[in-house]
Amino acid sequence: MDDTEIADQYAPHEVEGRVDGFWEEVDAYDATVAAHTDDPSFFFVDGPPYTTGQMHLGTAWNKSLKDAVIRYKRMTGHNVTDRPGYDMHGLPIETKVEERLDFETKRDIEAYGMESFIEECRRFAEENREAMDEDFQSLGVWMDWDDPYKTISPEYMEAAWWAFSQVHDRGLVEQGKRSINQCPRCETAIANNEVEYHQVGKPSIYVKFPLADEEGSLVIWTTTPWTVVANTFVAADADLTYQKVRAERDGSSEVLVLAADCVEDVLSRGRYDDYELLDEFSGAELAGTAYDHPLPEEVPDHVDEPGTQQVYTAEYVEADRTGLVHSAPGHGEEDFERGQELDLPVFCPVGTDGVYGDAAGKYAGQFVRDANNEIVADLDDHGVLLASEDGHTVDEGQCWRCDTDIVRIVTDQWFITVTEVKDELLDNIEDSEWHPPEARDNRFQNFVENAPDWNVSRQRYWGIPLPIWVPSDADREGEGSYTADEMIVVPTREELAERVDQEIDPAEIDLHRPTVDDLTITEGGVTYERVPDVFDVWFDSSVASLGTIGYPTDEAAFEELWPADVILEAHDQTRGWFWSQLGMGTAALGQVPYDEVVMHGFARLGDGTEMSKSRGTVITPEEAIEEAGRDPLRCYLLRQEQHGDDLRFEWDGLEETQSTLNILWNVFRFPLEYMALDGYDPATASLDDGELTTVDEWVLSRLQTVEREVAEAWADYHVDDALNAVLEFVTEDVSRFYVKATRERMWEDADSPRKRGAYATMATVLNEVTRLVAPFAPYLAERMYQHLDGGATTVHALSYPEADEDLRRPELESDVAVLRAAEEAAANARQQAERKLRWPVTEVVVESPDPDVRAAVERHAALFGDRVNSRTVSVTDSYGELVDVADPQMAALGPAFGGDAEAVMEAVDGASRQSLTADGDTDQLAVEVDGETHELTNEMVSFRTEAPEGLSGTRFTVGDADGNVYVDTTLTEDVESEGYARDVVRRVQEMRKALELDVDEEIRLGVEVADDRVAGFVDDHANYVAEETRAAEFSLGTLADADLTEEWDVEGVAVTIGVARVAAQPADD
RNA sequence: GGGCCAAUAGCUCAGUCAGGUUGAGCGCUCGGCUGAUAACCGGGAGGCCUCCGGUUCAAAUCCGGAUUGGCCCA
Repeated sequence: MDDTEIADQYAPHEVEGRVDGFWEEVDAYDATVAAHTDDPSFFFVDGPPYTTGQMHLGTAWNKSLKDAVIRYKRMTGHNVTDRPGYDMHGLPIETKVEERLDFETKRDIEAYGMESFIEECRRFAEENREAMDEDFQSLGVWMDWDDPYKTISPEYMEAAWWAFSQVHDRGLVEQGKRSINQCPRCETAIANNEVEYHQVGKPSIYVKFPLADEEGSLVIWTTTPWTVVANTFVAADADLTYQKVRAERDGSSEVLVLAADCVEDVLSRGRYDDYELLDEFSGAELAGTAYDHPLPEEVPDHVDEPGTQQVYTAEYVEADRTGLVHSAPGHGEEDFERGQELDLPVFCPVGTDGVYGDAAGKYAGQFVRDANNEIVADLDDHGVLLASEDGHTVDEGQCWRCDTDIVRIVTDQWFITVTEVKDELLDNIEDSEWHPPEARDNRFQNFVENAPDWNVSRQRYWGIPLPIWVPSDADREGEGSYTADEMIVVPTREELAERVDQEIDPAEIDLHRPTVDDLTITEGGVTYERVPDVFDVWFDSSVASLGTIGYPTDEAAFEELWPADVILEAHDQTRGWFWSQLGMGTAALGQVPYDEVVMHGFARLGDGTEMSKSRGTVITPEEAIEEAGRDPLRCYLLRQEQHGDDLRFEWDGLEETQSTLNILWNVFRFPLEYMALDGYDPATASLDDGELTTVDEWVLSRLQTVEREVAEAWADYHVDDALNAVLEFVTEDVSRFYVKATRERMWEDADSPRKRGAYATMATVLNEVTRLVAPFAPYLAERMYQHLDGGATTVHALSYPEADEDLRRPELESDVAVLRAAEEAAANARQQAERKLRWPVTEVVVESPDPDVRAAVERHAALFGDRVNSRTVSVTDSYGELVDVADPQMAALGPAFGGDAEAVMEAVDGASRQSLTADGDTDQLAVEVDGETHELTNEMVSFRTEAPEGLSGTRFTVGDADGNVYVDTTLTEDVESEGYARDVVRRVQEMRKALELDVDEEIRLGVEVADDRVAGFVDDHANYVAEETRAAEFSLGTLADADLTEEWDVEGVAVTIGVARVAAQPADD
């Protein structure tokens, strides 16, 4: 036990600073890990945060939750894998470094030198990681900070290579064209979830595509004129009705084809005067109609193969705008997919930088969006522009890092064809348990069902290079995309060293670009070169369960641990890491790599909106820690729902949690002074030493019940329920009931079995609460433990408390629940009678029809009498002339009376039995509503007993039972006398406190009372007053040499009290 | 534009699955307690249960639609 002073108030910063130093001094983390090395393993995998360099409130929540789970698993006997991870590759870091170096395009990187650029990226990522290491540790997160897994380490990158080669072995790696989001600045494909949307104004044009074989035009609408260059077909909805109309304008006319529902709108936009219906047909009938490209001269190389430039049906068409959709498989995703189904050519005249190539004819060399105006003008010149409007805004995608608007183009990419194993993916979903389960069955399932093939390639630098080698151009015989047979996919560094033409050391090689770029493989007379792409950063983290345990290097760990027991992340990871791991696990190993998923929410502002850097509304964990402390922040975050719901951050809520912990602190320090005075060591407390009273047994029983609840909550990862159960026990049961009931015993002068029983109980409760709360508030728990006990190096190496069934007294718990309800009612009744608790009352009567309630009060009448400060307690099933009061039963009334049920209910509610049996027929109940009499059955009304008017009682309920409490506040001399005496004692105590006297320090006391009758009362209780106030001398009258004299008003009587210290005796020894 | 989630007291949330007179904590206010004391306990005020429809004798609850906020996806 340390003998440091326990502050009057819980001061988180003081506690946390001290404990931090202590942990370092004794190597508490290592000791905790060491204590569990022989336990069964528990494989936790940390979802690696991206190394942005900053922890935000959401990450703080996430890591607090993980830390609590890890600590709990250790305390319940597990050897926990606790390697933290960091996601350190990717475009975000590249663009940050580009900004630092003031780069504009990829060419700047090439000029600077890829190797130097990658070195810069590495340095930047490491700096950020170190900053985040510190942030997480500042929350008290105990993970293996000396050995985090990093996605940029050779071992980790090798895990990615190995997994990818497994995927290839299963035939799920494919090169192919896909419509992708291209950032024209970064010159790479970016993932869908990396696209951010913002509102932009776009052109809105209606274009007439001239029919090839007859008079007239198809009318299409688009917001991307630049894609018209690559137009290949027009899509119609098979079931939609289309019309051919002759439209009149300024005396001339023309024939237009479009959806029937759109005719009026489009013609008014084109300022036509009138029109005539020529024909009507379905989209299916329209299919096959041929038309001419609207810009034949400008784009001489436009698509013109057989089968193109005609109408096809497609799912993506809506009866909106014109009902006909201009489709370019070289750009849009849906267009591309439909084009593939129809076996149409893919024409994309746009380069990776968003600039038209030669195939775009007249527009070659222009950035696509810059060409919009010219294209619109050219369409107008050809007379095919029906309307062009401004002010149309849409959500346009932009690159998440550099904010450049994306373009949709079709390029060669590398894919994992997860669509081929979709059934397996859906099967594997079933093998994991989610908290909450709905997230898996709705959102996740839904996403997986619709997931497209996974594009894993990026045309960038800072990433894991694709381990794919393909025949060099000179050696290649086929054309088009590479087939699986042509690819060599290298799984490990060892195999790389064996197969490449160059000499490399597998132990030394860094797998990053450009090192691997120059390596070639020559086999069977064919030279293979590496595909220059790197993996999408989402691919990196998909192998985290392998990277965490160093697979494939460490096979033993894999055999023992894999798959992960649990992962815990926010709901955005449903389509992120939860998915990528499922996809990778399934494609590479045929299995989902995690058993359980805890999906928590996002941290938001109090109004539920996002914290926004640009609006300056971000609340940082640092601020919160500064304001309230680490443990309070952790507990605040962990007290909220942990399964899916978002958290609304409120400063008041954080403060509230701090004051809840302050109650724990007060409970903790309450017995310390008394124990110290008596030389009682809580570390060696035993419940067998001393006498346990009812409240001791009760609080010990409650403790066991709470431990059961806590264990159940943890079993389902209801971490919030576990924490709240502990804190509620501390505030409700220990602080509000037990301490209040035990105070007098602690204050007793002499040692006694009863006092030792209280000490032992309190020490037991504190010891176990300390361990119960340790996973949540690790600092506070350590501070308490080291002060109370300190036998072990750290509280975190101890076992989590388990319920001891021998100490459970369910009957006692329900008895006390009754007492507390009755006590509350008594307090209420006193208040109504304006009689404060300090003054005794002559009698308290508890009346209840429920025998269990009466028995409970009878069993504990003395305790109850103490708490309500009553001379006597009596229990009865009927007090005075009780009346039966009706309680309407809607379940019976509703069906019987239908629309009148509400009115009947109101008439019945609170009515006496007598008034419901007006006819004098005691069996037949009836009630009158609006002059109409309704007969009632016994099922429709239940009766409870209440005091008749005039007799004041207060009703209480406990569970299904109820009762009334009556307080007799008749004043007797005896009552008054004790009341005044207690009032005096109370004042003296306050003065002792003001004089800062030690608890056991004696005083001399003089009390002068202005009223003779009251003076007599005080004198009658002279012994009581002297004993309670530790007065060695007590006299009625003034004390001339008092250290403190004060005049008080006690119930309207002036009382002057003088308190003098008793001079310190010279020490005997 | 689509899928999913949320909306109940000034604030944070239960209650919604299994329809039957809306609850807790905090805050406010009035009172009580008092050697845990910047702690603790009790009473009270405070609700068109987001809105509009539907089902039903009866809807915070079930169904449909809308609004607002959020996540994910286009």
